[in-house]
Amino acid sequence: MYGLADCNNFFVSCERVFRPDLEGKPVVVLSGNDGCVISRSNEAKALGIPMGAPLYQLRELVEREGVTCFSSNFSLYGDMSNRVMSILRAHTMRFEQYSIDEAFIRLDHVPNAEQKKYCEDLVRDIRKGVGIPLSIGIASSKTLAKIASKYAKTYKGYRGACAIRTDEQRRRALSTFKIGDVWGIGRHSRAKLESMGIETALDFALKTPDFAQNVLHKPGLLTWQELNGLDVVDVGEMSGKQSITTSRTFATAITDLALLEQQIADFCDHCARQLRAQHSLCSQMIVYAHTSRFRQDIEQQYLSEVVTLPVATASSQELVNYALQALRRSYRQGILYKKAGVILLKIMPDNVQAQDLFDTRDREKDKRLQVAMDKINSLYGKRSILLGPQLDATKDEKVYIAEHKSPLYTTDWDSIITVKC
DNA sequence: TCTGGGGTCCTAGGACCC
DNA sequence: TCTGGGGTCCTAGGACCC
Repeated sequence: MYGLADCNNFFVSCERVFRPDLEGKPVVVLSGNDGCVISRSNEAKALGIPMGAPLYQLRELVEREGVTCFSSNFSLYGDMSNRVMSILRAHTMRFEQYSIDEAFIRLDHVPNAEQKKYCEDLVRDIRKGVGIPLSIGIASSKTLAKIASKYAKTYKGYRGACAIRTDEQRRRALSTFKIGDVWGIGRHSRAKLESMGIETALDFALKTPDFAQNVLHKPGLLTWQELNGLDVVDVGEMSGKQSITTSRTFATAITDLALLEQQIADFCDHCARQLRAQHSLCSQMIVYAHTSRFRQDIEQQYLSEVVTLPVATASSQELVNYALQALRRSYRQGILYKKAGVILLKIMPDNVQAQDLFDTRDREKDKRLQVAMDKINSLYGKRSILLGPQLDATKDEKVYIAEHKSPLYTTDWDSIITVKC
């Protein structure tokens, strides 16, 4: 049996741990530049605030109802996530983290009859110890466990844990569960299935496997099997990433090449740091920048350069060099670049690097420099030492907006002292 | 005027091979 | 006018997830 542990309204819950005065009140967390709503408290949901809604369309409602808004604070959420995950990990033989706020835990070491109680206790302990509310769904497949966790969230009587164990329970749970809310059924599949008269998860589960395969192909068949209790979906062991991205939308569009270069250099270095942290190298990179897709009144450009590296690397210096060359090839004056990013691809472990006969770079020297820079940054703070192109090109320009950011309560020493006081 | 960021997997179709 | 058949590999784009 699986348990799917899912934190409730995770980002909002993280903020509330340090603002208990906001318990029971409408709270939302916003995306970059305070653009969209990406997490809502139950009270905010009850006001009809939809997921992903742009803030400027909600101004009046936010004002009238006194909704508290937070800019996103991913250092805080990441740290809170680690605390929750380490407790979950300690309570299972097999642990698979699925996202920042979700993990599957195997419950085979707990007798069937005690699993629900075991999860209730886990929910209570995490709430007490870390401050984050969560729900656990228990079932024989991951998709059913997901559904059970939704019921655990909805009905207080479950005390945070809901189990789908018997066939009777399974049918009952599926019969009132909308097909579009099933894990793996997105917008397109939902429309397709609904047009065929399939409204609930049970409607779909009662079809033949051939039907599932023909209409929704391989992923659809897997979902069908999971709804019928078979354990077939693998979420992977989160070993190392196959791609690493850093991208940002700018508060105001950028036209200046020097400023765009500085941003791309920063994105590139950010990606490369993650690459080194997972002990990998990459041999391909994509650099892109484009205009706002919401504006029909200006000339659109979608700049995208694929760079294939002669020798796989994780050096910030080398990657930034290639990225800036690529950017300069496609950059056009007068274009309003609203978003840009860097993607690292073709990622491999750093212990299997192939030698290139014609490589002229002194890679030992590169590596010593990189190690020294990483050490300085880990000792004195993340941005203590940077590459030239990362330095502020135009100091006055405000590239990002975050008007409602909470302090780094758990990861910044000054904040930690303040909180303790 | 203002509209997020970071991932994975699958499939169709093109290039290339014999 | 008529123009094979069967593979593999790679890539772009779609769909989905949080």
